[in-house]
Amino acid sequence: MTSLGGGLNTPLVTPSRVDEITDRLVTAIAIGEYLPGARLPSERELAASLKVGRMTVRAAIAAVLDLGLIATQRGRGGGSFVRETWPASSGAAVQRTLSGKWDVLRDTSEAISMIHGTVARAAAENRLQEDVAVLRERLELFREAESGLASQKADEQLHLAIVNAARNETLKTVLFDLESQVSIVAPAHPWGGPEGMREMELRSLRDHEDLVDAICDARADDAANIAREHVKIDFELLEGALRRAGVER
Amino acid sequence: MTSLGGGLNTPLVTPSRVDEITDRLVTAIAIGEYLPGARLPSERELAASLKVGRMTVRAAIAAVLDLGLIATQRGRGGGSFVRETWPASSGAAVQRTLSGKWDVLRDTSEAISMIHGTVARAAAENRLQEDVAVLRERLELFREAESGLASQKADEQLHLAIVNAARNETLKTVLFDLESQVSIVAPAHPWGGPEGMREMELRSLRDHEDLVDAICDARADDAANIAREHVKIDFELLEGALRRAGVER
DNA sequence: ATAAAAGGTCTTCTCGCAAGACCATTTGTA
DNA sequence: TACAAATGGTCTTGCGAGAAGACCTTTTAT
Repeated sequence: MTSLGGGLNTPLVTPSRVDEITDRLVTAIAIGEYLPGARLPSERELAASLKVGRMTVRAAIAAVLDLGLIATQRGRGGGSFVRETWPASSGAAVQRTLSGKWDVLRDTSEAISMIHGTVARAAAENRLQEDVAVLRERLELFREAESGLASQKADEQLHLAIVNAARNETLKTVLFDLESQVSIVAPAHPWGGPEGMREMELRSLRDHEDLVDAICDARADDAANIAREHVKIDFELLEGALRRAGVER
Repeated sequence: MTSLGGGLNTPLVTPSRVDEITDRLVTAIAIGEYLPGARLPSERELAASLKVGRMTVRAAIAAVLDLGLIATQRGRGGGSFVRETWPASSGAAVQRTLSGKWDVLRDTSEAISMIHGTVARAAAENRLQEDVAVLRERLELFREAESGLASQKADEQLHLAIVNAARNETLKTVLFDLESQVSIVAPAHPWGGPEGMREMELRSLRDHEDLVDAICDARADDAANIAREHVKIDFELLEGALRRAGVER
C-alpha cells in the first residue's frame, strides 16, 4: 500500500545544482550559521568544496544577492557578506509582495510554532545521553551570553541542539525550510529595542530552562507544550515588527 | 554545529534522472508494489507520468533489466514484467538501494506520523462548526464504503477533511509534501489477502471514529495522540514489506 | 489480415554546467 | 609608493544529459 520515493506516478523533479546551492546558502544564513556581517567563503572556495564549477556557485550567489540577504564586495578581503539588515527593510518590492501575504505568514508562523512542539516532543522521546549533555551545555552558554547578538547566537545554538536531539532529519528539514521562509521575510529575532530585548531574553531563559529540563526528563507532553508556547514569542514579535514596518494587513 | 543538507563544505551530489528512476523502479519492485509476474507501466506511460523523456526511462529500465529483476517482452501486450525469481547477483544491489533509503524512509514516515498528530491537534483547536459537519459526513461515508479501493478513497477524503479543519494552509502543504515523498499507492497486497485488508479497515474505522470525536469535542491532546498512533499503521506495513524484501530475497 | 500496442533505434536540439583564461577592483605589505 | 595577492566580474569553449519526435520491428487482439 505504501510506495517509496514518490512511486512511479509522481513526476520526477531534479532541482538544478544552482537551486541546491542557493538553498544551502539561504538555509545556512537563515539558521544563523552565518550571522549578519559574516563573510561567506569566497566563490572559488565554495566551488572547490562543493566540487562544482565556479559559474554554478556564482549563479547561486546571484540568487541570494537578489533576495537581498547578502552584499558582495570586490577586491582583496572582499567577498559576500551577510547583510546586517535584511529583507523587511530591503525594498519596496519585498514589502509589496509581503503585504498581500500576511495570512500566509501567520499560517507559517503558527505552523512553525506547532512543529517546534512536535520537535520538542520527539526530542524528549528520542534524545540520547550525548544529546542531554549538549543541551545542558548550550543552555549554560545561553544563560551566560551577553545581551544582544551573543544571546541570539546562543539561542540559535540551543534550538539547533534541540532539533538535533529529536533525531529525525526529515523533521529537521521541514522545520528549517519553514523557518527560512519566514527569515527571508523578516529579521531573525525582531525584538524592537534593547529594553524589550533584555526582557525577552529573560523570558526566553525561563522557557529554555523548563524546555531543556522536560526534554532531559523525557516528559514529552510538557516539552511539546513549552516549546509551542515559547515559539509564540517570535510570532508576536514578528507581528509587531511587521506592523511597525508598515506592512498592511 | 550540525548543518542542513550538508552545509557549504560538503560536496554537492546530484544523481542523474536515470539514477533516480532506476532507484524508484528497484524500490517499487523490492517492496512488492509490483509482484512477480506483474507488468510495469509501458515506457511511454512511465515517461508521461514521470514527466521525463522516453529515452531516460529506457535507460533506467535497461539498468533494472541488467539487475535481472525484470524481463521485457515486445509487441502488443508486451512490456516489462517482474521476474518470478531474481538472480542471486541482484540481491546485493537491491539491498544497497533499499538500505540507503531505509533511514530516510523511517525518518520520513515518523515525521508524517508526528505531523499528523500536530494537524489533528490543530484541527481540534481550530475547527469550525462547518468542519464538524463535514467530518461527520466523511466518517459516515468511510463507514459505508466497500472494502478495497472505495474504502481507500473514503479514507483519503476523511484525512483531507481533517487537514482542512486544521485551518492552516502551511501545515497542509507541509504534510502533503511529505506524503508525496512516501506516497500511498497500490492497494491490496502488503497486508496479504482480502482478510487482512478488511481487518486493517476495521482497525482504521475505530481509529477514525475516535479521532473525529476527539476533534469535534475539541480534545486536542486526545486527537493528537490518536492520529499519531493511527498513522503508524502505514509505517508498520512498510517496515514489514522492507524486511521481507531485504531478508527473503 | 489488419491495426494497435508495445519495445528498439536513431537523429536533432537545447540546456546546464565544468574548466579556464582574462579583466577590474581593492587592500595588505615590502 | 609600488607591487602582489585575493577577490568578484566577464567571456569563451566544450561536453554530456536529457527532451522530443520520427521511424522500425515484433507481437497479439480483433
